[in-house]
Amino acid sequence: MTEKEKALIEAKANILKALGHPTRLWMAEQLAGGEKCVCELAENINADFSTVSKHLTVLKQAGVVEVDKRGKQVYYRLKVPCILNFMPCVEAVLQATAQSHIELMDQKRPIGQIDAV
Amino acid sequence: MTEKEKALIEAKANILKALGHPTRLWMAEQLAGGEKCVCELAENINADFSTVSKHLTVLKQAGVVEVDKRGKQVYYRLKVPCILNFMPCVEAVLQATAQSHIELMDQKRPIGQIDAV
DNA sequence: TGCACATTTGGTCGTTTTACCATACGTCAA
DNA sequence: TTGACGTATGGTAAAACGACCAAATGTGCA
Repeated sequence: MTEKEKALIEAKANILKALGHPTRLWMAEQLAGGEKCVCELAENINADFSTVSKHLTVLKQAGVVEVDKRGKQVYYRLKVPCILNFMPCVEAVLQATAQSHIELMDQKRPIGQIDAV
Repeated sequence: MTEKEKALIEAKANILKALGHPTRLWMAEQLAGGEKCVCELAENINADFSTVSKHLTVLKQAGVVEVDKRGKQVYYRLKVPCILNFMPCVEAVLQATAQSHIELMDQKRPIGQIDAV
């Protein structure tokens, strides 16, 4: 792996990492409906303003959102909206995992007691 | 936000977080080419076997990969291959960020010294 | 049975992350 | 200009993460 490839992987991982926190993912999803000011985001989750601000900074540094200061308020919006197109597949992973769990449960189901499957 | 919605967000964030590490993202990309045993993954990166194993465990727990033990070896494969369809958009984020940087540089460019853009 | 190999697990330690508090900053209105 | 408001930043403590080492587990072969 070249240095360049390595840097690319790190950059991409960083974006995924930025979205890999419940609060930040929630924020990104909120922004899918259009830009929001910090206050709008903050009042919808149970967190300190400074915490919200820091999460938004993480998203901004990752390049996921961009900022627009207008008057006293700061508006954030998705920079590259396709970022949320990913969610259906993420949900598919959850489904698949749930499915595995179900299958696991099936194996344990006392009815039938089938050994060979 | 209901408890259920909260749990869903957390589950999704957990998947993104799992992919949000350079080594794990690299592994996922490797597995896009088909299943690989731990040894194959380990020999391609400069890391301890135990480190590789632990990263794979994280991916497995997130539901991103699944395991198949055959003989002495353990094979991992993507459970939901669409997980990597996301990458073009992630790269678009990088591009957009790079673009911003370029624009930023443009503003600083001494040639012309244009104030109003 | 016992060894060798492939992988996992447990432990430790330094680093990073995160939430909260207090405080600073910038903008608008009076 | 001053105060109030919206947001960002700095500091701190607790928790989570990540890398490495050592040791355990499981599997196939001699």
